[in-house]
Amino acid sequence: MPEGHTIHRLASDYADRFSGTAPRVTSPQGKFSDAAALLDGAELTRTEAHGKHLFLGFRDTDWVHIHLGLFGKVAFGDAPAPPTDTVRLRLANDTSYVDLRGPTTCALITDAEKVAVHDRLGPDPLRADADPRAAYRRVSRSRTTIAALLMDQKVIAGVGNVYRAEVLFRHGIDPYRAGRDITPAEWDAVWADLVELMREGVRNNRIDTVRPEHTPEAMGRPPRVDDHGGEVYVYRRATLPCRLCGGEIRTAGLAARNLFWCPACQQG
DNA sequence: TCCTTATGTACAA
DNA sequence: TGTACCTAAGGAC
Repeated sequence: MPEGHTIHRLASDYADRFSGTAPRVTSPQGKFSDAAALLDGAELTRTEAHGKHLFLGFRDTDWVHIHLGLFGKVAFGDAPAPPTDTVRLRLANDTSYVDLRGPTTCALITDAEKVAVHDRLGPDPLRADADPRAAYRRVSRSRTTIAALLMDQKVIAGVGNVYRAEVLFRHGIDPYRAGRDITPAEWDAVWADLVELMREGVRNNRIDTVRPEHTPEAMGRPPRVDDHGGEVYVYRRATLPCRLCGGEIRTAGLAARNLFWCPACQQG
């Protein structure tokens, strides 16, 4: 679930249900109890996302900083909220509740601490203030592989293992190429594609990367909806035939994550 | 019922 | 590079 598009969607979903209300704030699981007590009954004034980081703004001064990590999940529902014991943070008003489970980070922070988080993140394709040239400056000076650079949140914020694999496939880029060998034109195309793919990801709340002419329907095959909810070219499709060339999709470990790619289609 | 795995990150060595 | 951390689902028994 949690790549950048998920977090931006959450920012808007939290706002839709709670903005302008003063929800009851609790931490049934306990780890956020002290902060929850301080926020209980305060107005949720704004929400924001940068990369995979979510910020909930209360009474214009306090922020809850949330990072889902690998396991974190958020579930919205209509009131009344059911009993629970694994929820780190629950907001509940007269109409809705929202439960946060298993996050890497859930902390009450100040405005200055929030600024520090922004400062250590690269540009986010989903944010209006993003400058793709800032990301390219780092990419173009690095001997690290483009596959690793796309996952480095200091370089570009919000891309995770699915978008990384998919955008490299869509541009025929060998994941093991060094960042310094990526041309400005290639970077511009990758960035523009990420903006488009991730915006659609926010809209649909899932990752779809397969072009209309390559969908199973267009190719006369049964659809395969993957675990992340959408249709993709290579992510978690190891040993399956490539949708374009029919060759076998490969997988390998890279920086402690699973990389997926089609060696035939991605030689550039 | 146990084991593996997961769209993430931080820290130690 | 390895390991620790948080949770839940799916598959092997």
